[in-house]
Amino acid sequence: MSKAKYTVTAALPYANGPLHLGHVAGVYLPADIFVRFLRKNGHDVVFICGSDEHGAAITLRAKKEGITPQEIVDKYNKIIGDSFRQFAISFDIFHRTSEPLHHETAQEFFKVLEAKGKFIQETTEQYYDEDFQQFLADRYITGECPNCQNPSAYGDQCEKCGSDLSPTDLKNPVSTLSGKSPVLRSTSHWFLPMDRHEEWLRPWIKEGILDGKQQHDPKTWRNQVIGQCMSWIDGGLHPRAMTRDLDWGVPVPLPGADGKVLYVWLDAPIGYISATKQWALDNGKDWKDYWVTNGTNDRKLVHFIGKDNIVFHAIIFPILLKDHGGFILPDNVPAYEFLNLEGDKFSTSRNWAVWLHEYLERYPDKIDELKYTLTCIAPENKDSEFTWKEFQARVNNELADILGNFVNRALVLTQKYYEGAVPACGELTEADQAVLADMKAIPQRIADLVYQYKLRDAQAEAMQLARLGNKYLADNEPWKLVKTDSKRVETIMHIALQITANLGLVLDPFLPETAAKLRAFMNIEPQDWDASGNLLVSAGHQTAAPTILFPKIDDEFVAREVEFLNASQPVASNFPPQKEETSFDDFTKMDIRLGTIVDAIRVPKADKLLQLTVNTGLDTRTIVSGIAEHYAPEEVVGKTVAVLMNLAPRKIRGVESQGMILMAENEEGKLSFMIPEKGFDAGGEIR
RNA sequence: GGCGAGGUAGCUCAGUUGGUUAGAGCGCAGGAUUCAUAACCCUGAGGCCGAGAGUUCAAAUCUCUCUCUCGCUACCA
Repeated sequence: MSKAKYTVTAALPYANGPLHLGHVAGVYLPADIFVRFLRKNGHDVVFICGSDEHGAAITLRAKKEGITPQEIVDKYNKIIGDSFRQFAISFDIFHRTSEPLHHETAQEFFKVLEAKGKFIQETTEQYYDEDFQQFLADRYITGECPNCQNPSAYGDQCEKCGSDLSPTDLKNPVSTLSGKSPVLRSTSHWFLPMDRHEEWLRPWIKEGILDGKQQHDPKTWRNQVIGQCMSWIDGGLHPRAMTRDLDWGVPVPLPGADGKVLYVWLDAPIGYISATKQWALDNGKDWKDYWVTNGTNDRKLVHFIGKDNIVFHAIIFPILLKDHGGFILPDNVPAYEFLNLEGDKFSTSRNWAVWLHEYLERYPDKIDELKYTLTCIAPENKDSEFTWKEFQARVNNELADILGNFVNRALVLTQKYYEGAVPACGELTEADQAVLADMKAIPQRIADLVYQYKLRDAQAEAMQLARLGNKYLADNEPWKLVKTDSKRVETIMHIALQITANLGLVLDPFLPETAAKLRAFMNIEPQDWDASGNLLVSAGHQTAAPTILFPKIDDEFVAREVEFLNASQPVASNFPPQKEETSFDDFTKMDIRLGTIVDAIRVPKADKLLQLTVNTGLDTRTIVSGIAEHYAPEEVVGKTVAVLMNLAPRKIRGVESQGMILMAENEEGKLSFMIPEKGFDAGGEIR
């Protein structure tokens, strides 16, 4: 019976920044361990990844830095790809969504769905800004309200009379981008009616049943995944736009769809397919063998992702695959929680991160140490935390003391007693047989755990073999017996060496570099998983003198890394670029004054909003402000702050806000009032 | 605010369908040992299982309320 074919994907990293340890621990490393195991265990596997290189964030960043989007994605594709290679994440291909093959694949996919009537197409007349060459979202258009003649009504709503509007209702519409009148152009968008799919999604996610057949075992799916999906489905799915008006991405492959690209949902996940195609082309394979259903369950698709990506991979992509037809659906979507760092969240803007490429640069010889630690603390079921102190403890107490030490003592004794040759095995005691039985059982236990995606436990089980070895030596004390019973010592050392050799196989998925070193010491070849647990070397086989596998990590190392982390300044400036020049006249239209907050309450059912009563010197008015996460109601009362007085009133969460509190924002997104230095009173004009 | 997932020994985490003294690794204490990277091995101490209420002969496990953390989502002119 041939084993199942696996298509394993790891979430596509977004090509606008490097990878940090959180990404590694929560997606790439577990995926790699899983794949390395599957390969050893005789599965046909293709391991897919690539960089996601489209989307508005990249174009915005390019604009800010004054370079092209292509330059950005080229830069980060290289940094990320190089890190993966050096860290020995064994992708079969690391592709990119800007490749022509991907564009073709995504377009083809779109066309099939379109032809099958799987989309709802909505064509509307929308305003278009000719200077900025883009369609305008409703709120980027202002004009005169047809009902109350308010000259500054928004495209979606007139704040003055409260009537709901559409942009075409406005008289004399103006684009807030260019300040000029926009023109009407017809535009179409394609929506995926997800609501049509609730019926089959429910049993598929909850029970693993697809088209009346058992497709996967929902018990192996994580709670979080099933919980979040069911919550979405039970809450009712809604049609979602699958296209966007943007000039950076995969163009919508239909006539009259200029300036439109496929939305990320129809772009990034299809990157898994296009990457497989490229790999197949490069290696003389057929990509369809890994994606197309053959009516059985022996082709499995597995998506390793972070928890922020669950709905995307467990609902939307499956809908797309099913709508297209002919594809297999995910067998599992192992979603990882998040990793924290030294008591705080990873944060790119604060540069609170251990960047993978920097780690590799500093410690190119400590790759397996990092892998081991990250697997130990992998956030499989809840958020977890990386600290350098824990890294030190894991390396010193476990890798060095238990694993490294066992290997070293077994091989050093062999050198001493037998000049490196494996001694013969004599008669086995009951204890010997028990140890060999344990050794035999471990690979099976590891395999069971891996198939359940419990990789942390699986690695611990592999370490169990080293513990077994240490205990065996301690129990049998060959260094004592050697003086009285050298025959018995031969058997003991024979068994110790079998354990050592087995470590060289069993550790392979987790610590590939270490396993290779171990096999070099033992002078054996890599073998399939089936071989592990058995006797791997015979009497007379020559072993080598060992070197230290894991040097200890001293306290200075930890202190240095913690200091480095604390000293790192925010990377590039995250402040937005300067806005376009404006006229003095326009500036003087703004009426900004000091106002004193006399009362503050939380707006019900809103996390971020405070309803403030403000004495402006002219009057006392109500202003709703999105500062609740930065100021408690009681601490703002009495403060005199900057207020934009003549902003058109607007209803927010049912409360009319008459003006706006001006806030300063720092790089972390924290907000601060603007308070007069000399303690001026309410009413003071700000110019 | 709505929804989802978590809150279990100092730390990192397991606890299957409710059932005897709640587990593992590390750390800590004591012991034993010296082949080995002052390593290994043995023993032990440590938990009101986030808080409160309920269902039950029996609750870490089921129900409700509250609270803290993370994610998705809404609100942020």
